[in-house]
Amino acid sequence: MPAENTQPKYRQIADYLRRGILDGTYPAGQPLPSEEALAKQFGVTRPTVRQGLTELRAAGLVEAIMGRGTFARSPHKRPSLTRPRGVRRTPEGRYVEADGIRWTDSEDATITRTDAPLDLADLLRIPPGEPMFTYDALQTADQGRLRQLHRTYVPFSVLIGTKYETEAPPAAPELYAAFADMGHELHFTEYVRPRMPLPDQAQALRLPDGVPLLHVLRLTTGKAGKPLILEEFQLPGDDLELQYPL
Amino acid sequence: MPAENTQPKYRQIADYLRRGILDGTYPAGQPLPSEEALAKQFGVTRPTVRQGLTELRAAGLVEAIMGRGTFARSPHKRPSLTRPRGVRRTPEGRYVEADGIRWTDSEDATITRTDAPLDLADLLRIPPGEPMFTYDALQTADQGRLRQLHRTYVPFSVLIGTKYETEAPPAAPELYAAFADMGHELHFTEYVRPRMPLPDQAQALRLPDGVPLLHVLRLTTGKAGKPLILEEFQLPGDDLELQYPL
DNA sequence: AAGTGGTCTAGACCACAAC
DNA sequence: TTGTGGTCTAGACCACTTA
Repeated sequence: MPAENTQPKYRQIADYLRRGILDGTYPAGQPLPSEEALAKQFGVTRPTVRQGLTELRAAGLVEAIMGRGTFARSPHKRPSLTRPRGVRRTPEGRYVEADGIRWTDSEDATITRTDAPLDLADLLRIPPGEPMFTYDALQTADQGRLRQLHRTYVPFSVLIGTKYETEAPPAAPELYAAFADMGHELHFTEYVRPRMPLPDQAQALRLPDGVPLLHVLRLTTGKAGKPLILEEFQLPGDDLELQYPL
Repeated sequence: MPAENTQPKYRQIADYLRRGILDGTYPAGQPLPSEEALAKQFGVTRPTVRQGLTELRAAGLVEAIMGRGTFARSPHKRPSLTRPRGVRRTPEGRYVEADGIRWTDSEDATITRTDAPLDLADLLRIPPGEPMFTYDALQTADQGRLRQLHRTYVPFSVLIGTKYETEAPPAAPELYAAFADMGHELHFTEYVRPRMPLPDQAQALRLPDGVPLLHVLRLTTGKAGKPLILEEFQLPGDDLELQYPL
């Protein structure tokens, strides 16, 4: 008696299509057979086919376009953009990103006051609930083809005794120079993890289904390792890699 | 005339549950209402409820457990493990990871010969199709609670003129010491990107639905920046972050 | 107009877990 | 035994794209 196939039908369909995508039968950008055609081919109804396609969409292997068809993607190829991570100081005392990208804030960038949640307070070594200046912006570059969400947190407490006690400080990276001018020697540490986007993040970054994002926290420390600034980057995960020297 | 809600029903259900998860109505680990209950509550049929839940599962916000229920997750909290990335050389000339984790290869670790695909050949600066030693292992640590997939590539060409011309070289990180003993001063660069796992990767790393993985390429270079070794790490994305100094 | 994917119904039966 | 999620059918109608 041969080992019978106990896989559900929708998974057999998903497996078949996944093999086809990975082995080049359905190259990236090319359409898969229509749902109707697959239903007939596998002898099932359309909802069953759709269940299989839903699985592939969640895996980022396929993108459905309304009225046109379902198209293969290739989420495993090297991304077209490599961003070296780092901060350089120019001779004039300005700070620039190592990747040289010039970001533009969207119109609806906001500055607010936030009370530090537990995990951020932990990194900034401040008591939870302590107030922080918070800058929030959708940033774009290269005619909107590059996008990232950027947030800057500065605890009120680190601004005490500076000119920013009475006037709002700038966001990073301008804020770097401000602290450097106060005599701090800056160090930067990044914490990287992947995550699936929330619907609003997916929309802002124009992420198709099944594309994760990179969540990066950058902690800036000054004299005696004192935490000064925390930044949060949300980067699209589909065509981008970060480069770090060890 | 008020702005009518044009959202499909399954999305209204997903939105309702997502809000509940994010605002603490359904804390991580706690069950959501049953599909039947949600269907009655929203006046829809079970398949419609399931469509909404499928969306939340793909986003990692929820985990369904057969026969028991559907449970909230919290993919946005800081992970419990921070792994500082780096390689240190001990006084005895061995190389160890900066995070100090001691990995054990699974039983089915393999050594094979691979012809370099285009993107890897590009990083190693060898012609595409050139043969490479390839080590492949599922690694575990901490009684199997930590898992990663690790692969080491060494082009045949960089082994010419060494004792490994006739004998198989070790995998990284032992291979580091071998090259260092040959007079190479080693430098390491990592390339990081997120991706959804394939089914076999999800199974090996025990990833629930909706959890991305971190794909890390580590390139080791020696004298005159010559690429020597390429490693590939696939790390679970649900409870782990990587730490890099800038 | 024809073809595509998107939404939804109203069921059925199954596999699994807990009591 | 009961309640849970998992699979599947056989349709219907809609929205969108292309020709």
